[in-house]
Amino acid sequence: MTKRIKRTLLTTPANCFIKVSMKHLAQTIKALSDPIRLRIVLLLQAEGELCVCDLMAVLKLPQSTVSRHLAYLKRSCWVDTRRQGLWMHYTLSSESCGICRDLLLVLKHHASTLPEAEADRTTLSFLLKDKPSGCS
Amino acid sequence: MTKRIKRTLLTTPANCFIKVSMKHLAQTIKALSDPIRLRIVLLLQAEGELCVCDLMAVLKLPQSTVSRHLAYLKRSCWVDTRRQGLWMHYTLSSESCGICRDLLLVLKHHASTLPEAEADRTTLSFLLKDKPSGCS
DNA sequence: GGATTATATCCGCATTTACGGATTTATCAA
DNA sequence: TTGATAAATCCGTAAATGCGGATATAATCC
Repeated sequence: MTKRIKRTLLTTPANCFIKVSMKHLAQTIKALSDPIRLRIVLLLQAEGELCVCDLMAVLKLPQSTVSRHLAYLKRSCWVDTRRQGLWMHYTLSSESCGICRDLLLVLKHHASTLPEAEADRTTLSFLLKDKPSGCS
Repeated sequence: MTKRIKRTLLTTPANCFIKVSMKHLAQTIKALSDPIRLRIVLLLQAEGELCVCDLMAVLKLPQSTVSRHLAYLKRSCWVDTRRQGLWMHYTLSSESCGICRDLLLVLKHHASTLPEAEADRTTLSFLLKDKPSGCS
């Protein structure tokens, strides 16, 4: 019999609002310590709400990769989701805990002017302009 | 012949003051995304300057582990070092870049009241009280 | 030089993590 | 019910990371 590999990545519950331990806090910060997730967070900060397909198009990454990173952000209390038919819309978590809010402010101040962040926003604006209606 | 494994952990240069890319920024944040390194940063924030042996005593971790985490923080521009004889003293980087400074403020505000952080400070104060002179 | 002490680095090993194609699930419309 | 589409999850594999004893380096004193 094959041993079932324990995969906590997509199974552990979100720990929003409970940053009572160093371990939880480190986990929250770790969610931001990846270039792709940083780009996602900055795009959400700039645009407000995006669906997975928009992010796939801007980031130019396969769907499973984008979805996995979004799941990571959700588990870490960074984003909320809203389903509208087939589309799942992601936003920065509006009721995030204090430390998340403050970290986001720091990002906005220091990271949103990075060339890659600006390029992503440009790509996104072209994308949304050409889009008939669909999601978003 | 054994293939030499590439280890970038202790060989890549520090990237202080140059947070020009998402990758660099993610690396900087990643340095904080570990409970041990968080504890170290908070201890340095509270105490100002500490040597490796102090941190070993407070964290109750082997010397190589503490040294490795400190090297990680140094490479990521979080700490500076000052050698005094045999002792190497670590401080939070005084000329750290803007984003590091702001992230530290957020930590001070939200993390320094965590039970583990307070316990570490207590342990440290007992340690420093009993110490004849030596380092620190 | 040789001994001692504090720290840095090495290195094998175990664990964790990331990737992305394949599959499953969810939703809607005909 | 079937087909189509968007997204979530699975899972094998590859790569990255963390650990800590062992070893190397650096500084000091005799």
